Order: sequence, then C-alpha cells, then structure tokens
Amino acid sequence: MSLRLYNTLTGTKEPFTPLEPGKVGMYVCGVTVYDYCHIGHARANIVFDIVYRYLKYSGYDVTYVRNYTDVDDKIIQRANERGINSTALSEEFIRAFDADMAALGLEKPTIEPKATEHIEDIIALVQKLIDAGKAYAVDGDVYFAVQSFDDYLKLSKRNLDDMQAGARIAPGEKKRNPMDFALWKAAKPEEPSWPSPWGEGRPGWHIECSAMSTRYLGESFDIHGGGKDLVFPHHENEIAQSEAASGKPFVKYWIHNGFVNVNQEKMSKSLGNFFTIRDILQQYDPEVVRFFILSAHYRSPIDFSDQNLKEARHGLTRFYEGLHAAAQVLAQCDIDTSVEANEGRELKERFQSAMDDDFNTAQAIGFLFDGVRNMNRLMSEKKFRKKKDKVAEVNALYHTLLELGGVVGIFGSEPEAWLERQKMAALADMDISAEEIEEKIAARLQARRDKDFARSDAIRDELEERGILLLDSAEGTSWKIK
RNA sequence: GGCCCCGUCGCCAAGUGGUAAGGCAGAGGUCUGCAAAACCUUUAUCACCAGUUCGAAUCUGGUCGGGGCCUCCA
Repeated sequence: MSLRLYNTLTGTKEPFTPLEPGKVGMYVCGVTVYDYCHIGHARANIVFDIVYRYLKYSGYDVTYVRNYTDVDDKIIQRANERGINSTALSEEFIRAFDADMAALGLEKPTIEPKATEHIEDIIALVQKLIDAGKAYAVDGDVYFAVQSFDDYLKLSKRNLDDMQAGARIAPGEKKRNPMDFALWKAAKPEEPSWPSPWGEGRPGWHIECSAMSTRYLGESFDIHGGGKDLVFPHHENEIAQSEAASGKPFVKYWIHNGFVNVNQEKMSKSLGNFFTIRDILQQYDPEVVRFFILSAHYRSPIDFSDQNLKEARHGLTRFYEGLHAAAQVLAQCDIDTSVEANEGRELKERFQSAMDDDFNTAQAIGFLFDGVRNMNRLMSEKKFRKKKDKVAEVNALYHTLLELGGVVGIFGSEPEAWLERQKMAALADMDISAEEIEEKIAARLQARRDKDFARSDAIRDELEERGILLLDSAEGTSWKIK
C-alpha cells in the first residue's frame, strides 16, 4: 500500500502522488518570533517533523522549507515594549526557537528562510500582482483585491458575501473591499522598513510565505502544512496571491494539524493555561512529549494534562524496559541470521500500513506495542536462549522496533541511560537520596544472607512506603520509583 | 448568524459498510523466600432517535452534548 493523506483542499484522503516522481517539496509555516514557543508549536513542529521523516523513510527526496516570520506587528510592538529594536528581538527568539526544537529532537528542515532576507522576492511578487490587476496601491499600502480571484475561499470553503457582511475596514486602512488584505504596509515612524516602488514599508503577513515557498520550491509544489488555525486567512490568502500571480495551482496537498488543549480547555494566555516548551521540558523528557503527541492522530485535538503525560511516560518506559531486556539477552545469545524471522517483517508492514494511512501514528504505536509484547513473550519462554528460531525472532523484533521508532523519532536513547535518567529525575522530587537507598539495600542484603526474611521484608516495606520499589535479580538488587 | 469538527471500555486512543487495535488503571493466574518486571486470562455493541442496507460505530436525516474557525494564533 502506498501513502494516502488527508487534503484540506478537497476534504478527502487522497493517494499521494508528487508532482515530480520521487521528489517532494514541502513548506510549513513557521513561527513569528516574538515570544517563547508553547506546546501548540511543539505539536505542529513535531507533526511535520514526522511527516518529513516518514516521507524520507518512504524513499522520497524531500525538500523541507520552514520559515521564520521575523517582521510583523507583534514583533514591533514587543520590541517597543522592551525598548530594543525588532531585529534584536527576532534574533533572540530565533535562537530560542532553534534551541527548543533541538531539545525536542526535531530534524532540521532543508531550508529555514527568514522573511527579512527575501524582501526583494516579496516586492517582485507584489509588483507582479499589481501589474496583473490583482492588487492596488493606496498611499503606500498595497492590497490584494479578493474579488479579482475567483477561487478565493476554496480552501476554507466559505462564502465571500457572508464574510463581507460581517467584515469591517479598520481605521487607517484604505481597502476597496473589506475582505481585501495587505500585501505591503506603508512604514510608520520608528518601524523597520525597506524601500519599495510604493515608498518605505514592510511586507504584509501572508506574502512572505508565497514569496519564500516559490523561491525554494517553485510556483507549484506538493505539500503545504501548518496549524488548523492558519487555514483562514493565512493559507487562503497565500493561495490567492500565488495563484493570481502564477496562473498555476499553488499547492497540491494541504495538511493541517489539530490543536492542543490544556485540561480540556483551549490553551490561551487569557486563561493562564499557557505552557512553553521550556516549562514542559523541565518536567518531562523530550521523548515523552513526542510519544504523547504521537499517541493521537495529528488532526484530532489533543489534551495536554499531567495525567496524560504521565501515561505517555509509562508507555515509553514499557518500550525501553523491553528494549533493555532484549539487548541484554541478545548479547548472551548466538544469533543465527540465516534463520528466517517473520515477526519483524510483519511488524514493519503493519507499521507502514498505519503510517501510509494519513500518518496514523496512534495506530502505528499500537502495532509497536504489539511488537514489544511479542518480543517479551518470546524471551519469557523456557530455555529461550537455546531456541535458535526464537532468538532470531527476538533479534529481528529488536532491530525493527529501533528502526521504526527512529522513523517517528523515539527510542533514540540508550535504554539503560534513559531509564536511569527518568529515575533520577523523579527521585529529585522525593525526600530520599540514592545513597540512603543503597544503604538500605546493603542492610537488606545482609538480612537475606542471614535468612532473616522478616527484617528483609521490613526494609522493603519501609522503602515502598517512601515510594521506592526494590527489584531483586540474579545480578543483585536495584530499585525504581514506585 | 456562516462554515467545520467531535461524542468508542473507569481514563487515553485507533477503527469511516462486514460484526470493536493498543496503552494506562482494575480482577484472577504463572514466575518470585517476599516483591517488581514480564507473560497468560478477563472487562465495551460504539451519545440518543429514525432511516438506507443482507449487514452500520462506520452512510442519510433529526435530537442532545462538547469544541474550533470567521480579528493575531500551531
């Protein structure tokens, strides 16, 4: 089966056929850099990171472009509030964004252009639209005339008459139609600006994405993504600008990710339920955050809550414990690679069929859970190490799990180190130290040697009350957080 | 008001015409000096109503409930 994806433009799942066989051009709207990124940005970027990884895994040569919007009303306003220039502000938050994305384990896009470095492209595009009669200049502003573009609102499936009925022209704007939108804004005093045929000014919000995507991917390309909230007006306006200028279809597949809610409510600053990526990573491992996001389909809303994150951590722990056990056992076995192993191959096929179905990561993760259970089941069989065929299956499952996890950006850590890190992080919030636990373990070991099981159990019970579980094994006693 | 989405086991979450994946939590069991992990067994007819169909969680209509976009927003 080959990849199918849900296209916002047509409202259906479609087979994915790139414009040029074997190659994919993908543009994703990045962030406006005036503040730290929140969990919603994390989701959007992780979703498209997975799309990028999976397309590459499927054999496509992918050009992934994700922009920085570094000139904008909010940036100017924030810079003024802080008394610094807007370039300094945007550079600060570009660095912060890069650090956050790196911390979340995202791959770097092929190209990460900035709006301010493409002013010439933007001006050329605006001029082209004016020349074509699709846009008009008024006192240094330039507006796109929506009525000149018949397909306007085809993405968001709205009706222009209805929209106009409720639309208002803001004071200071000189639009012919309330729905017209700015391509170029005349500079106000103290604002960053560039010379243009219409006077000093700066680009409107939407035009930069049309200019930059065309610059790097051409006038028509395969995939354009972003959050659901960008469908209107941002992406609608991009289509209008680009198609009015080129006369060609702009984008073949539009992909939009769903929102993040916090404790069932929409996340917003006014509700005070706003979490930055930095806040979250203080508390949760980056892979846990990714695993959590993977656990739901990318178009569904997802509820960010402490309980859900803890469940995600539980789930990931199950994988890492299984991978750890398998690595240890396999290291002590003779692995006969000539023995045919079907489990790994079947797991891979199932995983791919889920991902091919509009990136159904929730289903794919379910299959990975099946894989780890099969692996554990085989390992728990009696005399497992002497059964060549079973060892070969476990070996295949182990490597397949690592490979497939890599496709969605999980299982990238060394299991023992990962488990240890989770343990120590949790211990930091408890009123017991690793040293104290080790002392108790030593005391219990002596009691066990003396066959004083009452005392041994008393130590176990005491630690358990304090949240520590002791684990006995042939190699000795270790511990974990209850 | 316009457009759109959702309502599946205690919780999270797949499934879009053939009779309900998976995870967490729960119960019982195997293993263990005791425990943990692991493994096995076990827990749903899909908000409600009416239709279409041999057959529907899945299609149509309606009701109730929740959410989003329509101004900046991932």
